[in-house]
Amino acid sequence: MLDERKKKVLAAIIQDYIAHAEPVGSRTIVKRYNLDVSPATIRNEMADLEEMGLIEQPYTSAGRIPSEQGYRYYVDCLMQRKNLSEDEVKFINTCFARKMQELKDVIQKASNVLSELTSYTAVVVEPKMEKSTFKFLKLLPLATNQALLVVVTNTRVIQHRTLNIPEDITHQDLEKVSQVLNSTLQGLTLEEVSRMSLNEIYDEVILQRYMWDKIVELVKDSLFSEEYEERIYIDGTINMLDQPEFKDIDKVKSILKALQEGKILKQVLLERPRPGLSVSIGQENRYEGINECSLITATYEVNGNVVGTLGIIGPIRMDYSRGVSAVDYVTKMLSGFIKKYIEE
Amino acid sequence: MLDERKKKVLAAIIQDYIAHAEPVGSRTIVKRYNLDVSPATIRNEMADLEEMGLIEQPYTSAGRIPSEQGYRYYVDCLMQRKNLSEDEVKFINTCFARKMQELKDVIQKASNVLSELTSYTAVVVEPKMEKSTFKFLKLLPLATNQALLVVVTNTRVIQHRTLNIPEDITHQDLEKVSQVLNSTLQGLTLEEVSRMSLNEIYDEVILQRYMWDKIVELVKDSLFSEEYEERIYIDGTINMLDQPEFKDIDKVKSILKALQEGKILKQVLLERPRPGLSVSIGQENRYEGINECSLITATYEVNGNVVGTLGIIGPIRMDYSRGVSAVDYVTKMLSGFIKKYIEE
DNA sequence: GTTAGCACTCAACCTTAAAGAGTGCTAACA
DNA sequence: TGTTAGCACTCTTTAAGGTTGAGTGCTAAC
Repeated sequence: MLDERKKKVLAAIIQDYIAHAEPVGSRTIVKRYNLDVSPATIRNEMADLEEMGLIEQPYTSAGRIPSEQGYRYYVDCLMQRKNLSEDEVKFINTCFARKMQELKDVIQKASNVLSELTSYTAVVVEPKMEKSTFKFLKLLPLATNQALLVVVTNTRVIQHRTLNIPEDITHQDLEKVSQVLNSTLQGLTLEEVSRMSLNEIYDEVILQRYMWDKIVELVKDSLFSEEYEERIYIDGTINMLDQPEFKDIDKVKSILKALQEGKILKQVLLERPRPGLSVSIGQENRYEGINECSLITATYEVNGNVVGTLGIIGPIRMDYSRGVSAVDYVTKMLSGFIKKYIEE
Repeated sequence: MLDERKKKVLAAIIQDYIAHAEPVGSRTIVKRYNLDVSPATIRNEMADLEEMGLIEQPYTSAGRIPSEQGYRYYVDCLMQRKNLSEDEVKFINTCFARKMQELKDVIQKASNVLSELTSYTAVVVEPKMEKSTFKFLKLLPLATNQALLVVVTNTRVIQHRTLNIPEDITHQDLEKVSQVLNSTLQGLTLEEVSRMSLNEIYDEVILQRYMWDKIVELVKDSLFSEEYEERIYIDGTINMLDQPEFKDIDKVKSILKALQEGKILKQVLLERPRPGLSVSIGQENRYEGINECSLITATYEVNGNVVGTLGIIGPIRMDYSRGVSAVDYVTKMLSGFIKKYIEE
């Protein structure tokens, strides 16, 4: 629907604005992007693009800046991925080369790498817990009426201190409960565990009914409490302050607030439906604070199942091309790496 | 060394500047702090105070602002504590009234309350680990060559995944090692444990020598790795952005950077020697970023032993009087509360 | 369809002027 | 000797006016 030259002009405006954060004039386009026409011609094209809503003028006689629609068109139709440079690839590889003990270290590293690489803010949501499979749990006695519940899934260790255990439960009782639960739950996903009525696997040999119910309830509560929720890792928050569009302290504040509020951010990331890479621009993000930003996110997978989301947050004028490449690469890296840390 | 009136004038200047963040003139002082002399007299006093280095003029014909020395004098000699209002006390109490499972929840709450109350940034360093006493550990088999080490001290749970366990160690072996270590280390402080040579408690009945050495080494490494370090809790970081002196994005950036860098902050807090409450002003803090701020910190105690530090960070023009009261109150609150969570 | 030319617009920048806050100093006063 | 009124002076802040320059839109010619 746009002819070749209009596309070229639009791409030039967007690229230039991304690079310099200043309105782009007709002369600049001709010079910098060597189109073989005069500025006047470009001006005509720009008038058309503006009518279509793809670019806009901050004031009557300034150059043009891309509108959110313009960015959208650019991302969908014009942009070509910029491959990562050799150095960048090398950088990523060395970062991941260090030996990491646990899944969470890998995830943390991913967000770290992503923010370093792009100079934007990086976010990684850890793998969905409900898809995790139960490996085992252990109830360790702490005091007469306290026990420490340790749960190990294939993705991570959840640990929770439980109070109010009836005083007359012995160490042996706890041990037995652990054993029964382990043999029953072994290999189930947490989703399945949550749907299960643990009370039913009561075995009168072990304990009195009321004790069993009590403990099982506590275990279940702990399993699906906050500790159970997917954690979110954020890196490079202060990179936001480098963006000229956020030199205004009030804007920065509302953004930082949104970033700090892990819950909102998590919701934003988890709401995105499509598997694979996705870009959302400005107002497309409905939450306060984040609607002045753009997000590039991708889902990472294990064995074909989407398990988590990661991405970068930057100004609407962000370098989508580079960003997409970076997110894409790190996602693949993470997907590949993560297998080692998730035992079946 | 300062006569009464000079003290009054200095106090007036500081209080007014704290409240309004603008240079204070002689007329303002007379009017707002009803001294029964004329502005001219005040001007003479101010000239003296300036000569002494307690106040300064941003430019020739502006009012005066306190110098860092001035604040110091104020904090040491002039300031009187402003008692917390009933509402504030009630607020703190309700915050702490909620049932909290673990020590770390109490600590987190303390930093939360402190930042809410003062509108500054709050920091709490968790109790010193080396003073913690060892309760028990458990080695749980994860895979043929992996075990999960869970350590419980009187202050918290440390959990660490250990790799590279020799493959020929059985579950029973792990259980036995746990038992031996538990009975040996029971009740020792971590400091004592760290000085101890665990290899010596080798018991040939249990395991082959090389296996024992290997495991014991891993346990010790885990015990004194990063997981072992005192964690630091920060709250209200973005409150910094509300301060007019930090409306400049570059200043904010260096401060946020310092705050983000937990290690630096921890060092700053742990360096403060004196037990009890202490205030450090501007340049007295040597670290980049923090030297444009003031700190009010206090140590909290358990049974007369200093175990941790907490405090608030704000602009040099911070409300020391209110801040000191708030820190003091919350410290006492925390000291009192914490006993419940530290079992002997 | 393209381009040169030109009048026009508007932010950005500088200069200048006026206003206002506050000082330091002097001389008078108690 | 300490206090005060008065006044000239300084320096920021704010507003107003003028200039510059980038960039546009339109028209007419190619």
